[in-house]
Amino acid sequence: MANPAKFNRDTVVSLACDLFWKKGFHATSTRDLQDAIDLRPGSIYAAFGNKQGLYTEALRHYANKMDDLLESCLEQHDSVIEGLKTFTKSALIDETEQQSCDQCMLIKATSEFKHEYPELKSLSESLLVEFETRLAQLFAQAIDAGELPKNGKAIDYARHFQIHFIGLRSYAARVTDKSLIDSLIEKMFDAVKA
Amino acid sequence: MANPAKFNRDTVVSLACDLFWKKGFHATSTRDLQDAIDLRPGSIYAAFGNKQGLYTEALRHYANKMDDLLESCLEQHDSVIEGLKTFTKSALIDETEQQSCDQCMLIKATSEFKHEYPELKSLSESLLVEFETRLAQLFAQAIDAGELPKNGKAIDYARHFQIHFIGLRSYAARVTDKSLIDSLIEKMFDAVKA
DNA sequence: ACTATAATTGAACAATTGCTCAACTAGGAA
DNA sequence: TTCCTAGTTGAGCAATTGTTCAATTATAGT
Repeated sequence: MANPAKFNRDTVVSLACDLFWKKGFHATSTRDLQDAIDLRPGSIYAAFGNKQGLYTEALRHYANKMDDLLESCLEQHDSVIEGLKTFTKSALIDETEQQSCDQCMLIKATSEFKHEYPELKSLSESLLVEFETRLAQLFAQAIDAGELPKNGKAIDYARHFQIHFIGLRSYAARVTDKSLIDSLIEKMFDAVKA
Repeated sequence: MANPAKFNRDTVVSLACDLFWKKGFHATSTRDLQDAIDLRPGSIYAAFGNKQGLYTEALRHYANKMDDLLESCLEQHDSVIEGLKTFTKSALIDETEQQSCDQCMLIKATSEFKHEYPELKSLSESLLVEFETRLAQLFAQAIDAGELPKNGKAIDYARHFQIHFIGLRSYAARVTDKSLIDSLIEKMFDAVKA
């Protein structure tokens, strides 16, 4: 291999992810991307094919990042529910503070590609289904461990969690007082146990 | 007034609203709009100034439409809570079926204009605040009427409703089985009363 | 019928878009 | 050292973007 690439692919994808997340696919121009990732068009198109190709990797990167955050939060607690609470606070408070990205990028993507770009539509949908599946696994675990009543269904808990999570995220985006969000998350988890 | 306008402004704004709602501001080109509302650039720019001007009216139109729906649902019931439930079902099931617009246009707008177009950002935010205020009014009414426990706060109910509403709407967008959404709305209102 | 004025038209502008490609550069293998 | 190949560069393309405007059309008031 002569003259190997000078850029780090992960770094580039991560930077592109931040920009796409913030501005959305359509509002992000290839010039914006060139500046953000410090690569000339030739390199970008050689490495990723086109704008959609880079977006695809950026979206996958986002999903992986969320998965990693979830798993690391779970490791911090013996209780699955406590792990999920830490994850929620981390995603809705810490992350929105530093990134100021209001919505989950996957939700933004499903909305943006509802009527166009079928590949991106199905990718974002399947990443969301993957996440729901993981949540259902975790709630099944919590039921087994006696953290939640035995008569509850894991998939119902998973659905309820997502609905609350997405709604809260949207609300957190337009509220400056993060202690309010914190107390709403506490309420959310009190309600889950009941 | 010589040669009065041949188009109906409300109709035009309503058609523009549907397109902007579906595709978002950035993904909607002025050519798309010209086709949808059947007007040539000159007429559009004479009537609305620019793309942003038309979008502004479209967003206001959307907020009014939602208000009208809410009020008409409230009129159908003596109970405020039952009125809100009918509104929720109407917005999340009936409307998404015919329009296939996944998200609340106001939420989409706040997300799209978080870092650009400050006028549209503050407009969408203030329309959301207006809606929250109306909800708080209604929950105060429900508390007074004895529909909800006296020790609850109207603003807390309003917040909880919005979070659940937005989360459910997002979930409804990627679920084909509308009876599941119906049962989730029923659960949502059971939880409110408790 | 005439006129003044407002609305409509569509060609065309400059800017921006996603993307290409020929020329150039750099480093591993011979 | 000399290739050969893979990576980089940036000028620039064709298409699309938001917008303008002179010419045209239509009508309410005289």
